[in-house]
Amino acid sequence: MPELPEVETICNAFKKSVTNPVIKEFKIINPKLRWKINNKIPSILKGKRINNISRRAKYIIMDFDDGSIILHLGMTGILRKTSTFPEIFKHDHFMLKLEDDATYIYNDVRKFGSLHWVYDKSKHFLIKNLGVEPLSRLFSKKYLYEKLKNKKTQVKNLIMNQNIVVGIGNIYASEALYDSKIRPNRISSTITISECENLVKSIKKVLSRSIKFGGTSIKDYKTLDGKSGYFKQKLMVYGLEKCQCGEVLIIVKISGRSSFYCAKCQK
DNA sequence: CTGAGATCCTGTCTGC
DNA sequence: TGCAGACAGGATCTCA
Repeated sequence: MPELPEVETICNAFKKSVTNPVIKEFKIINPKLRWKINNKIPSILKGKRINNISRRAKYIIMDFDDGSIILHLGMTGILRKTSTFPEIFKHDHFMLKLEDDATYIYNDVRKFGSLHWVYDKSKHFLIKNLGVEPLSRLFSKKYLYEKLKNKKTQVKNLIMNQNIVVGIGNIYASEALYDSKIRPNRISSTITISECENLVKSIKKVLSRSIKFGGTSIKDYKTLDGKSGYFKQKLMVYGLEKCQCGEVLIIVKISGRSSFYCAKCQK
């Protein structure tokens, strides 16, 4: 479900809403996720203080004195803030209650999300091989070109590869490629240095614009208070039938996932 | 090592 | 209505 802008939006809202960061109770409702939730987490977290909440790639990370919680929302993960005596719904997986009774519940229909407790997050298998943040200076034309130039995979696959650059999923891959006038099925090694420069610029532009509008809500995505994001209205190709130029958009499957492009605007 | 397809899971929509 | 099949914002695993 959520790509970088959605996770960023949720993470910021979560961080902002925490007033007393000490954990009163952590309760597992249904441990079955992408990986089973460790049943020691409730006792590990009880009484601990959250020092920081941040985003890395599509993960939300809570830091404590002696370790971290790593949360991934998968395709359908939703974090909701709720009342002191919350109603539990179908597909709820865990509840986090803070000292001031602020309560957060994680719901995930498809169970592709995950929750891990780690003592050293930098060494954790989910984190250690992640690529650069797309909105950082590390993500440059030079960096991407080095990654692209010898690869045979289609360029959309490459920019969605979290070991190269993080946070880009199926929507923003199509959007960024449209913005940079590159077809998603181009072989990576055929991308020129100037196209690469445009692609880097487009990725940064599309992601930061979406963050500004609170992310893209197509189906499941909601931020903490149940509200949708507004970037859907700004999409140029994903889920649409026609390009701005009037041409009918083409849908191709790339590694099994729908990819939208305009044959007239993208080369 | 690289790259592509299968896979985990549930809900929704389309076509017969 | 019923039912099969396709599809959904992710990413790991498996195999050629």
